[in-house]
Amino acid sequence: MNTELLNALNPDQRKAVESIDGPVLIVAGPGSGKTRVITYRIAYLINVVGIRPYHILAVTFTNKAAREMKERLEKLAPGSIKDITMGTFHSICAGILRREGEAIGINRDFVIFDADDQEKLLKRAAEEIGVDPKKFPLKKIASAISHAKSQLQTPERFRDKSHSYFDEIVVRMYEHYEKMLRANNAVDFDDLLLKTVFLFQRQPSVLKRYQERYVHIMVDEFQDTNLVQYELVKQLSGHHRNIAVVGDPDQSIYSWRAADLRNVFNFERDFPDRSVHYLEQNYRSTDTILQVASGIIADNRERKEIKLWTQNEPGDKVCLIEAYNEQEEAQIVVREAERMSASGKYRLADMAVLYRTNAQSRVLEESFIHYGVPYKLVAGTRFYERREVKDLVAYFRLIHNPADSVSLMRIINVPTRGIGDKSIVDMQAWARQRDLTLWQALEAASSSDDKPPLTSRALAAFDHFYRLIQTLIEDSRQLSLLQLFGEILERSGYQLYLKTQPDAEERLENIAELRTVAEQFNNLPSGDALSFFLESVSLVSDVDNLKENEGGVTLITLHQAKGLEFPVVFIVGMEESVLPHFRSLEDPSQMEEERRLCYVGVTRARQRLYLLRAFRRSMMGSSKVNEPSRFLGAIRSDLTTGSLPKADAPKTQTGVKKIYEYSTRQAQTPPRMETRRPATSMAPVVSAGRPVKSDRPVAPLFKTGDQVSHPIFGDGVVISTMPVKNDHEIVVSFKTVGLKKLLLSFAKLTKG
DNA sequence: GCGGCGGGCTTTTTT
DNA sequence: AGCCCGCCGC
Repeated sequence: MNTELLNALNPDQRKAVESIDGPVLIVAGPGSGKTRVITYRIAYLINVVGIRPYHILAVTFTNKAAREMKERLEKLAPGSIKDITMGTFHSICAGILRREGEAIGINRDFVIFDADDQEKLLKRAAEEIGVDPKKFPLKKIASAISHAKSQLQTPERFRDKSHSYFDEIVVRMYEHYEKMLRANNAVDFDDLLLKTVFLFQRQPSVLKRYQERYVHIMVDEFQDTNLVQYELVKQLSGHHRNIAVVGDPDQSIYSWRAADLRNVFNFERDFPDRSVHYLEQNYRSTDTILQVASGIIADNRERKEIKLWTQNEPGDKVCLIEAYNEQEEAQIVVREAERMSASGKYRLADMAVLYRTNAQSRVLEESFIHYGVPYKLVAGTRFYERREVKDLVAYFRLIHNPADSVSLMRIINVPTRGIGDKSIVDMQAWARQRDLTLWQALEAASSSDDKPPLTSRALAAFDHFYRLIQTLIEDSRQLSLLQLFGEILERSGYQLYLKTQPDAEERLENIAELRTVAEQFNNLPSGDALSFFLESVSLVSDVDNLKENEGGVTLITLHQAKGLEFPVVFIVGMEESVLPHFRSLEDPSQMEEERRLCYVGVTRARQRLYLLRAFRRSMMGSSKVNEPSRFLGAIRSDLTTGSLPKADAPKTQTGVKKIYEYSTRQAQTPPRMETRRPATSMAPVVSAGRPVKSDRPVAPLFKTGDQVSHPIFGDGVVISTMPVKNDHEIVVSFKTVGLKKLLLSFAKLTKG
């Protein structure tokens, strides 16, 4: 392949691809072929300039973006992708720390603590240093610490800048929290970045190696990087200085996560010899949609003005709809989606519903379920946040890194094995006295004569747990990851325990799903397998698993929708207090971010855009009347229509029969309000790509005395039935396992 | 030590 | 309206 590949690009894109020497800033509007430029640039470097893939580093915003870019690249420069370094800042840094961390005292078996683990650690920190979480909410402290870390502030540096009483508390918590992380051999998300920067600062020889390796560096979504990430970019590009950053200040929407769009402006200051390229031609949206978007963003002050234009047709007008309340809003969305899918012009998978807060998804889901229209929810209950998944991952983490006391605490009594809070507190105190980790304390209590002051019964329980994990650790050295998976489920009694839970079936399915994730790592050497498995579990995001082109309508937050596109987009909740969010009403710079968020949403649409609002909406319990969003006021009225677009198909059908024709994946009861399944069963057809079965057969009603059969528990007799919410709770006496309480909608009970 | 129940509190967006 | 926490009884 040669320079022919450049013919697929427009002149601006081509210049951006060809300018490979020195620092480059590419300002790329939405839909301007940004990903295309980055991909072609890499292909150009490899195929034309002759750079070895090994010398290229590309940073993406999500793992999904990296995966897709690799797929495209494989076509342009076959065989190159295995040697390119490509991924998110977090995953790239995790790799560097895994390899080089020893140099700054980070053990290679470190685990990555997520927000949940972090909060547990902070809670313990608060207890230990006597901070009242009611006075100083842990979430606030966590966010303050995270912010400090994102600005390269160690506790010492933070202390110098702190002025308020709250800051002082944060300093004390921050210091203690850091100690605890170290004791747990753990790092948090911010640490992945921060520690890598520190590593490079303290070990110039290590930095030099990476600097020399990465001859060409590219960073996507640069407007959403924070200070630490920018510092990392500067460090890595310090030698060759071939650094290309791609971004659009108008799409910066993560300032609350300490992203700083000023990085884009500072880049020009810090690299005075940079070249700048603007990508302004939009290939994605109709002219109408683009003009709506431009009108909305024009009100912002802090921006780098770019003139978006397109050769695309004006297309349909943007549709503004006012519903009475959020239920009606959702109903309109679903029916309209259904209508368009029936017309044959669009598939359900071509459509997306975008919203400001996750809470808005619930009503939408209910509506999709009610009308039997397939949908997929991105996030909601994130797969890795489900209890059974977290529990099992905790076993893996503890086996990998016994110093991880958060994981230890999570599972020490799950399933229950007679270790209560009192014993744990005593054991912790004993460990602390001797300056041992909890695991070391268990080890000591089991093997030496120096035992903590506990009842022999409690000691036996601890000993039992200790030996369980010890056995599993030994297993982990010899067995494959999947074999280890099985051993954990068996030996810990977790599988048995799950089977006694009321929603056992769904949980076991999730465990099975986790197993398929583990399967992908099974061929690696056993030590690596566990380590990579855990890393991937920690660093995936919900969008990473989204398959836009299959299944039903996508339900997604505006933030998650960044970088995606859909032929048809519905944005719901176009109201003051929702979008813009009420937390942003007072602060002009936050208001600018809300406007950018709205802009991002609008520019996801290729052909059709619906902007919906509700006259009345229940928020935090009570019903509120909100004004239409100020962003609607920025739209020229000749670009919009106030009613549904003219039907391109008969639109009379709303009934049950029709719905079945469009439903490909959901075979459920005809929609009737009174048969709606309970909230817990509102499982999406596909949750971020991880299928969750939702087509359970409707169980016949049982009455007391009926002989029944259960796939796991076997035969039994119904003792009682009781209606709860939209479901029935049934108590069954099984021949083998005795009394069990079951939910009718979940248990696969059959007569006989 | 365990599990059930009631009360108070909270809700932005996430690698 | 949901979730977590703490209290209570077994």
